[in-house]
Amino acid sequence: MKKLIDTKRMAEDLSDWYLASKRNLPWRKTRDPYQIWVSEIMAQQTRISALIPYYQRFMKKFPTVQDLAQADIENVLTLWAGLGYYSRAHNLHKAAQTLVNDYGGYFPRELKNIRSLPGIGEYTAGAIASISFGQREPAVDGNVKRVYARLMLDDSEVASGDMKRNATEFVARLMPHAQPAVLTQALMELGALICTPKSPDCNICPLGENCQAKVAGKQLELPKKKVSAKKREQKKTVLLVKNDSGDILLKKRSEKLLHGMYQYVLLDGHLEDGGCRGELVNMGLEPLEVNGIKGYSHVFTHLVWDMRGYRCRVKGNSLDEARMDYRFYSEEEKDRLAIPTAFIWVEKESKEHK
DNA sequence: CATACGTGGGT
DNA sequence: TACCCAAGTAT
Repeated sequence: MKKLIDTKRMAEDLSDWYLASKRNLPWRKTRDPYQIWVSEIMAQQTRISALIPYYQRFMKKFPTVQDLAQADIENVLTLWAGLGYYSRAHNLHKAAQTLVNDYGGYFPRELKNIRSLPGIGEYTAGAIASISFGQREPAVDGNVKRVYARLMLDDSEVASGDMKRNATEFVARLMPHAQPAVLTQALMELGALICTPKSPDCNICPLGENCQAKVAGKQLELPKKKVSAKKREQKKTVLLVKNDSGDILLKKRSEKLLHGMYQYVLLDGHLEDGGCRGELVNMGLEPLEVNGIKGYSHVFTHLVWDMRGYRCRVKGNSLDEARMDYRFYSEEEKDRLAIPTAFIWVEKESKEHK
């Protein structure tokens, strides 16, 4: 038997707290579904402080869904470079085209239709429906699960289906007693500002007296999480290759990882000078200089690239037919390309070693 | 249900 | 240093 809670009182306390304490974020001045949507996509697995400058640049460059739909994906990715999870940018762009082509440029209001757009899952669909359209649709993210798990002392594993179901049901019970737009954001704001993972400030929590974890002193034990798998490490060699004109050899990635982003010459394993020269010859180029530079380790969510670096000067511009995925770009062209953070060190270290 | 998918900041 | 974590989604 679950402990009875006063959901009406809880929803009201939460709303009052939110309206008095919410942060002044750029997307909180509007209910325009396009702006709410973009903010939600950017916020996925990303700290608010990191996304704000991206959001502002994005809105300036693509003020409407039509602007985004008509944009070249290259420009969207260039703007997104550094934010990570680049499938978000691909999906955002695709979905904008769907909105323009199939929905007359307007966001659909039906949850099912919102959910069907690429990049929009259950959470984001609920967030848009509630925040933008005022519908009573729960939006359950990591914050909401944490707040719920502590309030109700639910020790389900945070990634489990049980936790998602239970948290969703909990939010659904609060929904009738507050404005949906306020409630959705209030739950997340509470998780972000007070009911934080490592140091919850229970003394000033608006729901403190209703929190079973606080009563039991188990705030820091909830929600329960599985130990994460160890990242696998891959050895790589990166070549900053320039020709006589100072053009730089780059490739647009077709792999799923960093898809559509540009990279310098990237080789498997740790190569010595000779190995690098061999690779350049294989590509149809004539290596004139190959100098080692400081390497870098780049940590992704699930793997680590242990990268060694070289600065290379070559003769020739025509690549072997098998390596036409690489191409020389002028400095000005390169500056407009989407280069992910994993490779940002390369040019910097190259200059250090001159 | 587990895993792939980025990055930067906090401890 | 190493690990955790932050408004998830797709497969």
